Amino acid sequence: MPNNQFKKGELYSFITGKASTAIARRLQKKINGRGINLTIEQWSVLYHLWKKEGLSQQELCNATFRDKPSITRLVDNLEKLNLVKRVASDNDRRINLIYLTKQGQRLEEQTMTMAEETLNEALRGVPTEQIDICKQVLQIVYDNLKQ
Amino acid sequence: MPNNQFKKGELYSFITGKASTAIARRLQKKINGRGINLTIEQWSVLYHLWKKEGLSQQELCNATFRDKPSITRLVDNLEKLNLVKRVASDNDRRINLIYLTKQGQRLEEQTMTMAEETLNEALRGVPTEQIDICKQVLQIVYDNLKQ
DNA sequence: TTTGAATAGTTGTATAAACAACTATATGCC
DNA sequence: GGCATATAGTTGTTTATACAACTATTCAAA
Repeated sequence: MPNNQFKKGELYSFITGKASTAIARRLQKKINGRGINLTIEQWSVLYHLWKKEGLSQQELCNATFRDKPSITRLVDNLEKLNLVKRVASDNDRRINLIYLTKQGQRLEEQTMTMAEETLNEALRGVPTEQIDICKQVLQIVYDNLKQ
Repeated sequence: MPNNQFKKGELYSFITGKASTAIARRLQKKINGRGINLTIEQWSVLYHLWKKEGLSQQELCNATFRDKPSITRLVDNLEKLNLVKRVASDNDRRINLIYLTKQGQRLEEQTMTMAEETLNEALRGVPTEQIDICKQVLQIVYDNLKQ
């Protein structure tokens, strides 16, 4: 049992994340289709800011599972698009707190609807209890490997 | 039931594929740790060639769920590393068939072991029947969205 | 047989990720 | 206070992805 949980033929999809790639592409197409100029990666940063504004870049790194240079550049591009702005922290001048602009706030409703739509399309025909198990497994995988 | 299968708080991970990102990073670190100069993306192309050599670039696109420019450049880089070579098809001169070099063949055993190791680490503590359900769900998601 | 459409692959450009090396600020210990 | 160390963020470089536009070859229908 120990190390043949995976038959080789099934190994590829798990490692390369074909399912999540397909989900991300579908959402990206919906976003583009509405004429919104935003990448999925930028969306994933906004997603956390919609939940809680004023996160530091380091907090965005943790939330989005990216390294610091990636967040620096995503915030750069979000600033160019006028969707967020960096505000230097009063307490600690090393820290940038990231706030949404009006325009950034406005994207929430529209794109969250598209995201939910996308997931419903993705999970068409999958019983709820299997979705729950799948989510649990993916969470364990993440917890087993993150750090 | 229709469109509240997902609570918003759980939506993010599914779309961004944090689990598969974590798996890919872990495998990449194993590969680097052995001093092998190979990206996961390059590995994912070799993976299909190990199963069946002489695939065309288009077949590699379908197998790896990438577009043609991506495969062109991955094959470029694999050729630079002397792991594969393009061979023009006799039947159809538009087609490049991709063959492994000796060096490319040699990577199979080493890296497939690392890939299986990685998945076993990822799935530590997950019962086999839940893994099966998870794989099924991800396959359905892919089938629902691919094309 | 020619010509228009389809297919295979390449190139240009923008965005993103990973890693290393860097600057600036804060913290803690002497 | 002063200096070593840690933390927050930036910059440079390489590789990869997506999309559009392109070339070359094949196929099919007039």
